[in-house]
Amino acid sequence: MRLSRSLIPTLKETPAEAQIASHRLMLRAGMVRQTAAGIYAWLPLGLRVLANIARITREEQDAAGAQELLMPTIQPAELWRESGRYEDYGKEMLRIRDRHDRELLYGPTNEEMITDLFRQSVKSYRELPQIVYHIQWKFRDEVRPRFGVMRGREFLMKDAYSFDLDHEAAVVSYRRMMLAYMRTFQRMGLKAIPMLAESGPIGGDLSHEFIILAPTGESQVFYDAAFEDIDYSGEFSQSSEADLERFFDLMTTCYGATDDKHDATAWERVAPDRRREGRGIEVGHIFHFGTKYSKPMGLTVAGADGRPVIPEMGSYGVGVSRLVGAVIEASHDEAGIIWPDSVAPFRAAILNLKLGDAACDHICEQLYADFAGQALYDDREERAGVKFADADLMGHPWQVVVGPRGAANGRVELKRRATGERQEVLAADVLRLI
RNA sequence: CGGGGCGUGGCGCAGCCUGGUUAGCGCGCGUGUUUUGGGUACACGAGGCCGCCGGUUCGAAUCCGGCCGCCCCGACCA
Repeated sequence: MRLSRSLIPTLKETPAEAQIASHRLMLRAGMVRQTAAGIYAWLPLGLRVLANIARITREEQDAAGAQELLMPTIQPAELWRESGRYEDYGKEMLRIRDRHDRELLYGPTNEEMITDLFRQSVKSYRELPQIVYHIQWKFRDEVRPRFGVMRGREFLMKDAYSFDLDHEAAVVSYRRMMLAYMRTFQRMGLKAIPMLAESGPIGGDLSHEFIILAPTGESQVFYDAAFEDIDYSGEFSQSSEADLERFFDLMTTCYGATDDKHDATAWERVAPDRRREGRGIEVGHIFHFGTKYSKPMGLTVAGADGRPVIPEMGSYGVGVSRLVGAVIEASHDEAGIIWPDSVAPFRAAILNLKLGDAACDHICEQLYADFAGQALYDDREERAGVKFADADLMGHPWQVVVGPRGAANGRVELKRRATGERQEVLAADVLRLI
């Protein structure tokens, strides 16, 4: 992408409404613009990050054996009357009427809809277990939206739903998702900790929320340092129930709690040198709720003996758009965002410090082509300082600085955003080095 | 939903209390010169229904009323 032709309106000053770091930086870096309270337009730079986060989430869902589908944002009120939640959900639910005066709603979640889909199509125990998910926009009419994209009314969420024949199988699905979640967050450069949670309006008897550590998080958290040493990547396999059980035990025996659920007695039992406190942001939540929806909505499948069985369900959410803010909260400095490589909108920014200089132009164009879409080329008629400042603000993992001094000898400067380290290298070596 | 605050060019703000020429400043934007590796300097210039509606007044950004929008604290939350 050429910056001179991009809708990436960076700001030198912070808009008055932005309080926390991620909101400020997302606005300043030109990632999003607010359209209404808690509703944002995602501009090109922000959208690329959102897409990366969705991609990683999707890859781990797929790896856990979940299947992707896509359900609508608008749902008929009728479905929610069946589960009893149309009345229960309250003012957070955005209710709409169409021209025929039929009652609709903008979905805050999809348990009813997926249960409806399953009862229409799944008839036999042989078809279970299944986990399906989608990544879709949701709307919850929060009383007080804030923190930019971290607490918007409209938000992008990955929600998965599991269907199992009995409780034991449902627990396996639950563990599967827990492993998928830990890997998902880890790949985004985040340290997440599963904490026992209330199940809230979704309902259920087993629930964990995933808290990532960030200095500006909303709640105080307490956890056992043992969490920091667990390796999620290779050691556990999604295809081994024994692995999943071992993983689950490991995750749930260590102490972890948010301040409102903090248990001082249990905390005392954690070895003093392993006690950790910090700030946290909730980025995911998983629930097992049995037959809370399948039963009232009449979802049954034929069991092996021909008799109907009511499947046990669970649901699993990841706040995709919230994660964009969360990653920034966890990774930024005075100058701007510091993207982890995995979610960065571009691998690198190419800074042409002297547009019109034959050597600079040539090297930049060559690099830009070689990066094949993975670089943002700052080809604006701007001073060097402006380009440096914007590159730092946007947080590209690498900056390739092309100035007339080095360019004459085919050399450029490579800067690593996270550490600030710079090295002078041959332009031809750049792609190999990063 | 309770409490507080704010709406003035794209952004940040002043002006309002004590109504009165063409509504200011910084940044940004355009043109030119200058500068040329960390938001350069100078000059000229473009850009504003002063959130909306109504009222008071000879006269309203300024006073009064209503409405709308946005932000902050709390309660709530992926």
